[in-house]
Amino acid sequence: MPELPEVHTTVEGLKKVVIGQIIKDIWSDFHLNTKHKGKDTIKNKKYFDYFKQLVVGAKIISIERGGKNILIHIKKNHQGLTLEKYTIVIHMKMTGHLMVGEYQFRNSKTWIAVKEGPLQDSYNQFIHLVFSLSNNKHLVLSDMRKFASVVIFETNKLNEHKTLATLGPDALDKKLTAKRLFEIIHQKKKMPIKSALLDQSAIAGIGNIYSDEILWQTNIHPLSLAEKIPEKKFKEIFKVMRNILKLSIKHGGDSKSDYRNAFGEKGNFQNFHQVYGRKGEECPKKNCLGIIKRIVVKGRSSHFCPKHQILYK
DNA sequence: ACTAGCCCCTGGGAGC
DNA sequence: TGCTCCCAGGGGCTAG
Repeated sequence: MPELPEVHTTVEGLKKVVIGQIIKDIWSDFHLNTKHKGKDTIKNKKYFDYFKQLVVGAKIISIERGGKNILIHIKKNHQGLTLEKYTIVIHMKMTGHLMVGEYQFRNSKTWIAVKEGPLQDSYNQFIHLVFSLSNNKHLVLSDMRKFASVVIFETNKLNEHKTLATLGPDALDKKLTAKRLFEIIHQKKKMPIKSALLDQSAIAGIGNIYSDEILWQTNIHPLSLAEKIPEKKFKEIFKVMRNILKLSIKHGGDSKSDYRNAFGEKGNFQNFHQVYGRKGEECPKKNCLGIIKRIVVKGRSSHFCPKHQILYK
C-alpha cells in the first residue's frame, strides 16, 4: 500500500516525464460504477465535469508530495496571461497506482498499456482515470479497489482541503526533530503508539507497514500508550523512522502488496521487512527467538514480537 | 474538540 | 477443482 516511500517514488518518477505537459483531455469511469458519490470527488459526475473543465488545456507545472497525497500543480494561460493556478490532489489509498506511459482505449471501457512491459502487469489494469498529455503519453490512475480520491482546489486555497490542512509535520521534514516528535506523540496521551504513528494529523506519511517496522526495531509494543513512552526513547524512534523510510525510498518502495511506481515497476523494500506480514515466523532479531504475533489495533493489523517489544503502560 | 466505529471496494486466499 | 466466505486497510464521515 502506498505510504510515504511509495508516494515519494511515484512523485519522483512522474516529475521526470509529465512536467511541462499540457493536459489535452481526461477520461474516467469512476462515476459510472461506484456507490461512494460524495459531493467533492470525481466519483460524482457533476464534480467530474467541473474537474474536467478546469484541467483540460492546463499545463502541469510541478508535482509534490504532501504526506501520502500527490499534489499536481497546474495552470492555464490565456493570451500570455496566467489565468488560474489549480492543484489536483490525489490520494492512492490502498491499491492506487499513478503511472505514465502509452495507453490505448480498448473495448469501449478499459485502457491498456500499448507496449509490453511493467505497465501491462495485471495489477495495473484497473484504470479509472486517464489524463491525455501533449506528448501523446497518458497519465493514468489504476485502482483495483477504487478507494483513491481525486479532488481539485485553487492552489492558493489548498488550506480548504481538510486533510492537507490538518496534516502533521512530514516524517521526513528536515525541520522535524526527536524532541518535536516526542511532543507530538506525547499529546496523543492514551492512544496506542501504533495508532499515534498512523495518525496523519500527528506525523504525516507513515502507514501500517512502516509503523510495524519502526516499533519492531525500537523494541516497543504496539499497544504501548503514547504518553508512557519516555522522552529519551524518542531519539531512537526518530532515527529509526528516518532510516527505515530512507532505506525504502532507496529500494523504490514496498511492493509486498501491489505497489507499482510511475512506470509500473515494483519496489524491493518487501525484502527488508523484519516483522510486517511475518505472523508465526521466528523474530529475526538476533538471539531473540520470539514468535511474531499479529493483533488488531483500532482496526489495523499490527505485527510484533511479544518477546522483545516492551509494553509501556 | 475529541474519539470510536462504520463504510467504501474487489481480488485473492483460506476453507471445505 | 470449484465454490463461498471473509479479509486487506486509509481515511471520510457520523454519532456520541
